[in-house]
Amino acid sequence: MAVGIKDLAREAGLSVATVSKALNEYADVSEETRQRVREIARLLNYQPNVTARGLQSRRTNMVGLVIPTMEPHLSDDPYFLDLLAGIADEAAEHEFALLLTRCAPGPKERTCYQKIVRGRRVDGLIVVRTRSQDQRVAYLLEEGFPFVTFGRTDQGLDFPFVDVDGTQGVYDATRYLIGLGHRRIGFIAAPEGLMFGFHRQEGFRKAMEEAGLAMEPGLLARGDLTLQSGDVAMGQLLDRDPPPTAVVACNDLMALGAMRAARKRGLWVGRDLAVVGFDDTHVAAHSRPSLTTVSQPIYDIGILLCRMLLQTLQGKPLEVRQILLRPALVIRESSGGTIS
Amino acid sequence: MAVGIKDLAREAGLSVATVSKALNEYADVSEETRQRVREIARLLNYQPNVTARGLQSRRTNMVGLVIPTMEPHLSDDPYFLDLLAGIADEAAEHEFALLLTRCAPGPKERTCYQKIVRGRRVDGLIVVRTRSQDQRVAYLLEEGFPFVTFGRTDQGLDFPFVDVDGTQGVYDATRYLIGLGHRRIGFIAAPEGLMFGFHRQEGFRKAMEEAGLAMEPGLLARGDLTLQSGDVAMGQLLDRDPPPTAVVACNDLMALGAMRAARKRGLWVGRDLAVVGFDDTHVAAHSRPSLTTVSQPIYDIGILLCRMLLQTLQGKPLEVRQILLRPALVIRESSGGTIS
DNA sequence: CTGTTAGCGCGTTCAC
DNA sequence: GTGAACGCGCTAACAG
Repeated sequence: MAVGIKDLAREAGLSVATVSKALNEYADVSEETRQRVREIARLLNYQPNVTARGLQSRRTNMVGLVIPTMEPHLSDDPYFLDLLAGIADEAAEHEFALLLTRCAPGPKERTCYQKIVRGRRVDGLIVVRTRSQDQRVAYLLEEGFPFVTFGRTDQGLDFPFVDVDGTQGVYDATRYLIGLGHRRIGFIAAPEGLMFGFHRQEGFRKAMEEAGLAMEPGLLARGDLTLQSGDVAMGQLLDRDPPPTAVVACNDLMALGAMRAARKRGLWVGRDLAVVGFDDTHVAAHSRPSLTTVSQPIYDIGILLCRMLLQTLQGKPLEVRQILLRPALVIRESSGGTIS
Repeated sequence: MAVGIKDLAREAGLSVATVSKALNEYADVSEETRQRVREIARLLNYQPNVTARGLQSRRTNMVGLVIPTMEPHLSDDPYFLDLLAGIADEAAEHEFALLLTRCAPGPKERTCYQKIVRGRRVDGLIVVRTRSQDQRVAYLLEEGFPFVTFGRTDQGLDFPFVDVDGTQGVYDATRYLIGLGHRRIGFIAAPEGLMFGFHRQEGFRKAMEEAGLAMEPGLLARGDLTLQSGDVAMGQLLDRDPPPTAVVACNDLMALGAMRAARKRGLWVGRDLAVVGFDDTHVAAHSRPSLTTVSQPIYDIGILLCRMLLQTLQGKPLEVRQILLRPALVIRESSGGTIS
């Protein structure tokens, strides 16, 4: 069933080499031969064996992505899907495919990357959700393996990345809340070690500090990015006396959880409590009340990441190796209006 | 930098063949040699080149999935992400990776599959969102290429699949609405040609028929699975005189759109209008009002699909080739209570 | 212009 | 118990 290049050769009465050249646009093949070979290839529905071609060319025409989440269900992070879509689309545009794996952060992670890198499973990697002292980045750099990341790190290393300025995003959001009259503002942080969580928290700190507002430890809670954890964290914040009148969550999901916690206590989000999230996932727009959040163009970031990686793989140096995008505050109902 | 098997051979003072055997658990290698080779491999961080190995073994250790959506942004279908997670997890469990591509249904689709199949890019494929007279299934069968599908087709062909009984699901949902006292029930259908849409609509027809309720053409609208289309479709239904008191949407997203349309007209969903969706995506649980919907275990389906495919690839025949799962009605707020 | 030869990196017969 | 030789399907160098 499988038709190889030697089938074409036999059919055309030519050598395998000539067929290969004819197919690959070599100059030293008569136009007539080329046409004939092409026709036969078309008829026999020939498709070159990518593995064999890969062995020869030392390229797989694949980019890899390892999803670094702990829990199996990913749907809690609708975030990833758009990123995948962007990457896959851009890859397809260049006749590349996307190799997807999942591996929780931890000791097994290194092995996972080693298999991919040393085994040459893909030509390049996209690393997402960078962490403090990210070993993945260090490893890839050490191996000299092509990669780009979504997110910066704190290792003082130089590598290509795309990131969203979370500090600026949360800063804008917090300033907005302050502008509405809020003084006691809570913050629901991400798990420690995640760079994006750190940056976002920095934005909060900065905005509060500038406004001369103390950042009470009691108004800082930490979640694990899930809705449930946002609920729990908000419960803790509301236990304070006095409780905050507004809260900024590190992502939309925790913001939704915070809204749920508030509701359970009889608070009306958007009036008694202002809530702001981050990501602008579609749940944000369609929740009730709709969620004020900081928006980042995930799909386009996927496109961008993939494009940067592919360009690197082609040997073309990147004109811009490091891109920091400014996110936009999207004001909806959950943040309410001016408070007295 | 890249260490190959011949590096190990040189280091160990052995031939490449012996090293290969030592590494692959062959019997005819002295235990001592085996240990020594292993140690060296560990030290040098040896990982076999998967491409070379693939050429030899004719296996890629990859399963493929082509996402068949029209629009680039996938996040509207949170559905896919859990499926991907399930597949990727199960694949990883067996040292397989997932090759992800995207290709809109249409003429280019065949080429896309041909490249994968004839080019032997993966060992097997998972086909999702089956369609009426699905050419993908026909093609794969014709090629004798291993695959499993998520969804049945209407071609009378025999192949392994997992599906959710959408007919039963919508039937249950509709019966529930009828039980609440609803008589004028609208239905927001999926685009034609999608098998799951057809099955779900059948469930609606059946329930209505059994209850002796006419299925007015005017109470049937069609969307394209997006929230916006649900909004529009609901608008059409509400223009009828008299309008429906309840509506079943083919998926959660359109159900949310329907809720939005109702709200725009001053209707209180859960009181003035009952809305039921399908999928039980996380947005369903967290919308307001929360959405009554039909739940299917997407992540587990991903696991199941992948497991079936891998077993087939191992040459083991499947004990159960065709699985039909019964979904569960999850009652929340949007369907309201008994109406007078 | 075309064909012959030689690998790509690994696994797998066979002799030894 | 070990190694030489061959082949997987294709491309690249060099002859002819």
